[in-house]
Amino acid sequence: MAELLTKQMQNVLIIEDQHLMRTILVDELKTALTTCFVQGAANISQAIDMLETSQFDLVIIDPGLPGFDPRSQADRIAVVQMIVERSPNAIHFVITGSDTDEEWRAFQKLGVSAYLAKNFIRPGSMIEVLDDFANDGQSVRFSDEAPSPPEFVYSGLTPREQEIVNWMRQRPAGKSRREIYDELGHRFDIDADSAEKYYKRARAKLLKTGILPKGL
Amino acid sequence: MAELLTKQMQNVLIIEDQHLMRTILVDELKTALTTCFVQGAANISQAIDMLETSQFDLVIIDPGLPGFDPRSQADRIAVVQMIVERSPNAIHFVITGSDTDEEWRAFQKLGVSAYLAKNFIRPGSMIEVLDDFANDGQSVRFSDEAPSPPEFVYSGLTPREQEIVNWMRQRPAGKSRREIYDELGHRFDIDADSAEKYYKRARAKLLKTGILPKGL
DNA sequence: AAATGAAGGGACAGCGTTGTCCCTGTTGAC
DNA sequence: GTCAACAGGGACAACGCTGTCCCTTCATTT
Repeated sequence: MAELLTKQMQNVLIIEDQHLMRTILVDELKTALTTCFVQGAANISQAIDMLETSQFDLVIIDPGLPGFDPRSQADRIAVVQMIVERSPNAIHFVITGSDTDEEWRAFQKLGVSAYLAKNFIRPGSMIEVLDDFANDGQSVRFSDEAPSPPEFVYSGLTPREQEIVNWMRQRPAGKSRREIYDELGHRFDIDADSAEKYYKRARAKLLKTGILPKGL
Repeated sequence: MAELLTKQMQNVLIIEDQHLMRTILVDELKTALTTCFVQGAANISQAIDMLETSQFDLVIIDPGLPGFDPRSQADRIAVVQMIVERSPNAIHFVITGSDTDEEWRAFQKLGVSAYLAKNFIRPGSMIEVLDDFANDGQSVRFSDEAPSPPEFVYSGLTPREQEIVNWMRQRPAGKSRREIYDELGHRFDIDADSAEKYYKRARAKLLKTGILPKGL
């Protein structure tokens, strides 16, 4: 299912006024869809411009745009409606900082297929959302307060090392490192030996600079 | 000035409940500070935990945390106050989705050194903020509606190619490509020839897949 | 005494990106 | 016609990241 989708959704538009959020959403979409072409707009006039010059398969909207009152329900709905009307052939997702049940129902009436709390989306979860949509025709993620493990980034580590360290830090008390290596090997489709190697190298780097989180 | 700062600010904590925003803030800080150790917390109890176990040089706070009402001024101030009190030796920045003048004054009284609208921060601008702080002891960036060029990302391009294409797309009408190549060469400290090469390769890739923005 | 888990390394091939240099054409302007 | 700008390439070295394999040392366990 999802594979089919990723083939269809080649042209994506993301409408979001916060630059960093837009940047990372563009990035998330880029990784969620194998080959694609993602564009971003920071305000509604830019968005409308782009909708007029290009065809999009998927449009992601944050209704809290400059020039509109983010607290006014009417304004938020107006923004979404304007976009939806100008891209009748696209699928529409809404991403919002403060989600409510009523708002989702209102957007649903406008033809919106997914309603996602910013609070919920985490790195990599756009894949699940697209999967949901492929299976059910919609995807809803309300705000989520489930604790996620604290981040931890040291500028000297390579991406792989970071990843492995982050997994190792969440090791439950009873588990041996070996078991984690095996898990990681399976998860990333590499040798458990390699996972071990990366962990050791990362650990060595952290030790040398004096920064070593308590979980070793 | 700023070089001195980057040496001092090795331990950074970012308190922000939106996972994507936190992730990219961690990343931005990592690139703004040459060698550093950035950690992220998604809620206040996690943050307080981390403040108790580690010493931080810089703490960045989004006052809109789960468990508090983001509309209540009292709640927002309480969050910041709680954090500031628990990290008396750190420098504090506040990042917010909806900024007001009064709020900045209130935070200032608590000892906060910078007040930044999410709307303003863009990729790479944490460097300027740190610079501001190094020079003036503070940095304030209210919400900004200045149009920024629309993003454009194609999954097949390498980072360098992306970068060069994005610069080229903003080429003013009168400027020749050659001039841009020279500028880019100077900016990235590479040969103008190399910049030309990257642009051409990127362009070829985009042509092959049929996606070519109008600016060529 | 032997086995196991863990820390800390070295050697090496493969791969993609980076960056430099150099080569052909085509087009439009002077 | 000549020259510059531009499109579209190829060859190549350097570098870092990835991933595999193999090594030693040391403490704990059995």
